[in-house]
Amino acid sequence: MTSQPLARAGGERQRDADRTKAEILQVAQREFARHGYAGARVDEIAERTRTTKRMIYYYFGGKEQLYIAVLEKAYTEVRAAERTVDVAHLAPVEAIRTLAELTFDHHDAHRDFIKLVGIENIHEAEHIRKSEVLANLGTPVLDLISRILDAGQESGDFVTEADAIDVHMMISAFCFFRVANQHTFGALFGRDMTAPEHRARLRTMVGELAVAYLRGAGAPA
Amino acid sequence: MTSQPLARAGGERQRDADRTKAEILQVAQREFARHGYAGARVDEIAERTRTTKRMIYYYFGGKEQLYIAVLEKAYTEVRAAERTVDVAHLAPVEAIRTLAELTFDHHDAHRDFIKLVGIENIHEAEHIRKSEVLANLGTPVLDLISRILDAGQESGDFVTEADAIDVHMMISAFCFFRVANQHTFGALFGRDMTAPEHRARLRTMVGELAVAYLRGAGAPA
DNA sequence: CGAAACTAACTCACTGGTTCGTACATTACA
DNA sequence: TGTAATGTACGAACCAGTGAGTTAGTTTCG
Repeated sequence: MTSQPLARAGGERQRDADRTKAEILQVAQREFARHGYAGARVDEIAERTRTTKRMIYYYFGGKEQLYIAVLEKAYTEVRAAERTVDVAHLAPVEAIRTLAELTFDHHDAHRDFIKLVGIENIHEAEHIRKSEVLANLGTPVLDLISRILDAGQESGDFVTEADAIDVHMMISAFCFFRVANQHTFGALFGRDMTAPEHRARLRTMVGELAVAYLRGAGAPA
Repeated sequence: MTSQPLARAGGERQRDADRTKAEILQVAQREFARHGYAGARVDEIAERTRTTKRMIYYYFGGKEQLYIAVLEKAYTEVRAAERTVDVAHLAPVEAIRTLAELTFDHHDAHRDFIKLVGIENIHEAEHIRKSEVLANLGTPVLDLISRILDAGQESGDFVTEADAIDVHMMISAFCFFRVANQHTFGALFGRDMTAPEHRARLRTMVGELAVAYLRGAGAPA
C-alpha cells in the first residue's frame, strides 16, 4: 500500500529501484562493518531489507561486488565531506589546529567507515584495488595541508620542514586509533577512549600535538 | 622415522604434544591474521601442520578457543618484550624519544600481531573479554611512562601536564597506524609508509612528536 | 488509438560445494 | 589392561549463487 500502481508515473520504477539499491547498500555497510567480509552474510543483508537475496545478485552481481560498492559509497561520502572544509582564511597555527579537530570529529562520527577501513586493511586493500572508482582518489586535504605548511614557514610559525602526507598521516593515526582500537585498548588499559570524559581532552590534544611538532619543539636540543 | 619408539623416555610424549600445540598455534596465528576470524579455515590450519584437524579439536576444543589461544600467546609475547625495555637511566627527553622508537620498531617487527589486534577490534574485543589470561593485563609501560613524565616535570624539561595513558596512546596510534593502514593509505595517497625510504624519517618523527608535545609547544600562544 | 513486442523488476525453489565439528575405530604406551 | 593419543570417515548445517519463470510498465507500429 505504499503507492497506488495505477497512479505511478514514468520514472517511478526507476526511483524504486534506486531506493532499493540504496537500502541494500546501507544495510550491507552495517553488516560488513560488524562482521567483516567473510563474516557478513548475504542472506542476513537480504532479510534486513525489503528485498530478497535474488535482487542483491540482480543489482550487484555478487557478495564481493556488493562489498566494493559499499566501500565506494563510504569513501565517496567521506571525500565529499572533506571538500567542505575551509580553513584557508585562518592563520597557520589555527588552521592546523582546526583541521586536526575536524578530522577528530569526522572519525568520531563515522564509526562504520572506520571499521570498513580496518577490514579492508586486513585484506591488504585487495578490494579497493579492484575498484576503478577508488583507484586514484587522491585527496584535496593534502593540498590544503601543503598550503598551510607553506604559510606557516613563511610567517615563521612553523620551523619543522614537514611533509604534508606525514602530517596528514599523524593526525589520521591519532583519530583513527582512538576509535578503531577502542575495544582492545579499553580491555587492556581499562579506559574507554571514546567516553565523554576523555573525548574533549583528546580532541584538544591532537591539535596541540600537530602544532607542537610543526613549531619544531621536538628537535634535539 | 623422526624418533625411535623404543628409546623414548618418559617426558618425550609430553614434549611432542607441546611442540605440536606450539606448531598449531603458530600456523593458526598466520591463518587468522591473514583471513580474519570468520575467513580462517580450520582445515587449512590443519593442512599446514604436521598434525590433523582432529588434533586441533583434541588440544584446543574448537575454532574459537584456538583463536583465543592465539591471542593469548601473541599478547603474552608482546608483554614479555615490553618488560625488557629499560630507559630508566636516560634523561626524560631521551627516555621518551627512545621509548617511542622502541615502540616503532616493535610494531614494525610484529605485523601479524598488529593484524590480530585489528581483527579483534572489528569484533569489538569479544574474544579478549572471554579470556581470563588477558582480562586484566595492565602493562608495565604505563608505570614507565609515568616515571619519565614525573622526572621530566621535575627537571623542567616537560611543561605539559600529560596523562601517561594519553602519551602511550599517542605513540601507539602513530606506530600502529603506519603498519595497520599501510594498504589503504598506500592505495589512496600513493605512498607506502612501510617502505625503506620512509621508515627512518617516520621513526624519528614519532619521537619528536612526543617530545614536542610534552615540552608544551602546542599550547595556544 | 490499441495491441503486440519488449524489457526491467521481481519471486520461488533449488543446488553444489564448503566447513565446523564428531563418532568410531585404532594405535602407542605406562 | 587401561588410558591417552591419533587416523579415518562422515554428517549436518550453512551459504553463496542460479535457473526458470512472472508481473508490470514502456515502446513500437499497424
